[in-house]
Amino acid sequence: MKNLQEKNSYHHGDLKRALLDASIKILKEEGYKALSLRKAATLAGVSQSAPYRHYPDLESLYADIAEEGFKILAERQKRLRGKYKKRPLLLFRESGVSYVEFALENPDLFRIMYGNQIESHLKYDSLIKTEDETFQIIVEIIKDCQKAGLIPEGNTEKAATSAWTMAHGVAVLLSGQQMMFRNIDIKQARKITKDLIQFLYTGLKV
Amino acid sequence: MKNLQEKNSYHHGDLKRALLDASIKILKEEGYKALSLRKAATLAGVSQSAPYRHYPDLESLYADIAEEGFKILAERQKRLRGKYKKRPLLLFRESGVSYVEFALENPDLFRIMYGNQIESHLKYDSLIKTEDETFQIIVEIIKDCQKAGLIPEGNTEKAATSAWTMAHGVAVLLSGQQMMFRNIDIKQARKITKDLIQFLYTGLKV
DNA sequence: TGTACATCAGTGAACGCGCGTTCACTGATGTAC
DNA sequence: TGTACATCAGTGAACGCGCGTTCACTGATGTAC
Repeated sequence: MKNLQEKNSYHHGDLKRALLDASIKILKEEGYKALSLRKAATLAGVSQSAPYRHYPDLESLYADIAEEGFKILAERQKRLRGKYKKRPLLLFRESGVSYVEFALENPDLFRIMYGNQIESHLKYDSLIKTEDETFQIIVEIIKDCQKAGLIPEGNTEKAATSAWTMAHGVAVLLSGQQMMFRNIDIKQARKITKDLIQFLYTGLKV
Repeated sequence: MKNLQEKNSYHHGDLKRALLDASIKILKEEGYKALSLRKAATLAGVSQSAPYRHYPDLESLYADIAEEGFKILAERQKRLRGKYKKRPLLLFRESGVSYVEFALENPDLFRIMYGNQIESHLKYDSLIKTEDETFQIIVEIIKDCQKAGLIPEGNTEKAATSAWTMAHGVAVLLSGQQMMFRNIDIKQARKITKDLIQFLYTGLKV
């Protein structure tokens, strides 16, 4: 195996990983509009055409970046589930808050994950698999709540879908600073998210 | 006043309107990636530089398109409120369904409205005003429900925000065919939306 | 009513830009004998 | 252990593309007298 850290020769060693890291850095620092194959290649220290050894086109790089995003998101949710194992209702709420925080901390990565830079996610098996695994964690959290008697048994997927959808709506509108959510800072964002998740839990009706 | 219909001379008459219509047509037929100032100008039958008499730059055209989108959306919601005046709960649900249908019927227009082609909506007073007026219709619908004793009095804006956010989450995920909503047709979409709005109304809890 | 002229709303050529992608190439690596 | 050679993973020049935007211009319109 090559030394991935200090490799400085003609062959890179792990260019795929380096391109992914470079892309995420560009998204963080310059935004999604600035991301291009050429820029990612340059930042990874290779020529503009090197990425074509690893990706057939730009879109497949996007798909890999999106997948990386879902992996990071899943990791967060898993950690949270470990932390609040004993308090399912808090877990339920904090998982929504964490979703929104992820979107606010990585708005451009979030955009690659959900924007339509990628024509159809279905073309990328590995991405689909990671997305499903990420969703499954929310399903598990709902199950935790059901076992604790907080949410009625049955309809687990539906409940998980409603939670995900609400959190996603908040995330999208907040990170775009749109409509009801103009000029909201991160602290207010937490509060708003908690409130909306609470609304979904208790319901709007009298 | 000039004849706007058959004007065929050097001066167009209402180029702003024509550019808007052309843009919306491009969005419908070729998608948001295909929209450009040049293309809109060509489709409106003028030279590529003519739009600059009406818009300082591309973004301000986007802002106008987004505003047009919100106007269409607001019109839909208003009509619906007239139609279901006497049945507030149905109105509440159908207004969510209508929001989602709008997004599914005009996915690329929806993207201009909510995507971040526009750096900050706050730069466009008229857009902000139209957005607020659109949101206000949902507030009125919640008030209708409150008057009918279906939703507790108070927190009207919060309740409207939660409804908008949920509908928006559904709209975004469905129109992008993402996560739980892959390969969903329009009929299923209606059903799913109804269910999720219902979830928000009754709540998840036992 | 007719004329001079300012203003308004177009034209079209030109600019530079960064991009995705291709291609013939070359240097480094791994393997068979 | 040494050598020949296939393969792998880079290079860098080049292509064409559509785009936003600018600029000097010109034709049409509206207005003052």
